[in-house]
Amino acid sequence: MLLATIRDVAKLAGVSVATVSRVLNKNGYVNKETEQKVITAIQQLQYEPNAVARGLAGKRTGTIALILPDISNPFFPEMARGVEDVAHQLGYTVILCNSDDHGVKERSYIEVLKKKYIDGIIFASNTLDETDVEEMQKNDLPLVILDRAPIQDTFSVVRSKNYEGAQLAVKHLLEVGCKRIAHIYGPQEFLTAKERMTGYEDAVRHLPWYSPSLMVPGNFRIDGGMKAIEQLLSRHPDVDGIFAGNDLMAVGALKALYRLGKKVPEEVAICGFDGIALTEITEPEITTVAQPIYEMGSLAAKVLIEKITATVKANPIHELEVSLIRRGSTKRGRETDE
Amino acid sequence: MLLATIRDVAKLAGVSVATVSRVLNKNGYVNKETEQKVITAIQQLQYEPNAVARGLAGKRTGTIALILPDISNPFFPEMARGVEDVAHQLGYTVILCNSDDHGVKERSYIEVLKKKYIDGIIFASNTLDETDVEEMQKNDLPLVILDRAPIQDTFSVVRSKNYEGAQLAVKHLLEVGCKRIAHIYGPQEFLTAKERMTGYEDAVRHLPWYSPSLMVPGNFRIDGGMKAIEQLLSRHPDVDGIFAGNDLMAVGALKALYRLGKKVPEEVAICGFDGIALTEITEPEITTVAQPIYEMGSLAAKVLIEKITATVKANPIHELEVSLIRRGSTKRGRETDE
DNA sequence: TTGAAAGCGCTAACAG
DNA sequence: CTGTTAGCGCTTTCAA
Repeated sequence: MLLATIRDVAKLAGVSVATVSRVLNKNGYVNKETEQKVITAIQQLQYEPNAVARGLAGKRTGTIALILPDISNPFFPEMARGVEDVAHQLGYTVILCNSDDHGVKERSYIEVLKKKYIDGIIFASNTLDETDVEEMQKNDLPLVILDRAPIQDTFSVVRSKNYEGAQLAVKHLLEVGCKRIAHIYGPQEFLTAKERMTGYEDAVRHLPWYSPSLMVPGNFRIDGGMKAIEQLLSRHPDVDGIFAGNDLMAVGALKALYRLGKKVPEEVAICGFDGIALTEITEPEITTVAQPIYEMGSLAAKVLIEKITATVKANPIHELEVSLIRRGSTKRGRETDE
Repeated sequence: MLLATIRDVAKLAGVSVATVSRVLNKNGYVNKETEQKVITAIQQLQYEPNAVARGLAGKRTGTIALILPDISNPFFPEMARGVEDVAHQLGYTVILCNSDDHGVKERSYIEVLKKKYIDGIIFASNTLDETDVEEMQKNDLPLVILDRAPIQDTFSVVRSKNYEGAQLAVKHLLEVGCKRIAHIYGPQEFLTAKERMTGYEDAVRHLPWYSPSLMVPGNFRIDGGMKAIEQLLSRHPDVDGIFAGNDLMAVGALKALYRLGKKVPEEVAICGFDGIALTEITEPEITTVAQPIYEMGSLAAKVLIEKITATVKANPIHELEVSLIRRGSTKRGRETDE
């Protein structure tokens, strides 16, 4: 048996399809009694409107896309979950795209997505440039971008306070008694990496021990954190505090330090950034500046769907707070506040 | 400017829409020259076929769904990546659904997905029952299921060798000198948990030290592994080997053991199951029976898309090999093979 | 308040 | 080998 169509419902209810459509979409005037007849017919036939036909006719598919670098990077699953949760709650479905931060791949996704009449896109990817954004704008595809500077007011942005967070990290390391704090920074094409680095610099620049060579590059991954430690310790064997640009590198730092026989936190304290779950499984657990990752995702979805349904398009910037989570990797018994 | 339609192309090329459709879909006969004219017109107009219209007319949307319990469970991102990679490669788009292993939620997703004319579904969720499967079958929605017993030949299954893997784990623990091996088992409603437990039982049942009380329940999560260790050690303080039903519980076990001051691997060796990345970030790193998680995902996608495009529907069962990855958590210097 | 009818853009007989 | 045409199932004017 084929699925019932709007026409079947109309026939059974003795009305026109237009009327059925009206009760379905709750728009236009419908007599209460007529409405009731339609509703009854819908139930009898177990009618379910066909979303594809709706999409064709109405240009709305109830589908959004989430483009991120790589879902298997531990930072993104939680964010994706945030996106999907509110999307589902609001009746939307989400398409997942892994861009690998590769512009070409990203654009190929966008092509496909446009053809599918997707209602909007959330970008948690880094390769999107001005041209792409304009392209989207032209097709007036609602857009929410994560971790971007609000250069234009043509799209919405969700981000968190990287600069402030970095300062928080340094301040904490100083408080637990660190006398020489290094920073492992992430790839500078990422705004987040840059902001965290600036936060670090501004926090330590005036201190007597500061030297630019205390900043070593990392790649935002575990192996990058490990390599950075080797490099760093050969330059500055006396480093006693590490502020890693993200948690993955903090994990790598911890691993490398362990292998070099350096005690954490006694000899070297470590503080990461992001607040991913991984920081709780190491021993010691890693102190980190936590972003509200899930909220970033759920907020992005909320903002996007608002843009989709709203008549007037605003492009707000949402800057979320970060918070320091103190754990074993900086616990030196110097503080008593816990 | 509005996007070009197939009609625009037809007009410009001086042919009918049917012909354009034929070259677009590469089916039916088209004269080489005619084809060339059409292709030229397509390029001139930068024509892109509208996927939604195609879906409505042809019942094929080029979209599949992946229903899993929770993308933020570290087991699933890699699998999702596997699915998405081959889907994208084959021109499909994937919708992500988090079921939380909740039947109601799962079914509500399925409803929505059907309305969207999705081409097929991959289930990595545990709550799907017979009724649901039949329901799918009725709508002849292609289906691939992960980690299921092949009860019926009405759907394809991708799974891995849990029983054998468990035996591998026990054997390894024995080889490194364990004299009393316990098992933390997962929720018995999961086939994987059951199979691994049976594998353990069959491997140790005949050994002199064996007792059923060496099996303690866990929940497949970190905290479950921790609690299990407490329970276990109060019952059997002399346990010197742990086979955890999955890696997350192995991580929990490691953590609990550390807190209790038990040395891993010297006093207690640990072996997990799954092969997720987490096992490499702890110290010591955790020995585990690795499933080819990415391949499970990519294979599932491949199989699903074959079912979608194939005319004859086979329902193969794919059982993938597992492999032991030896790491620090079982390194007792008793073996020399590395 | 309601209905008729014209699409949305494409596919797939069917006829030639 | 190619064109005509009838849908796919719904939304949305425009009239009534």
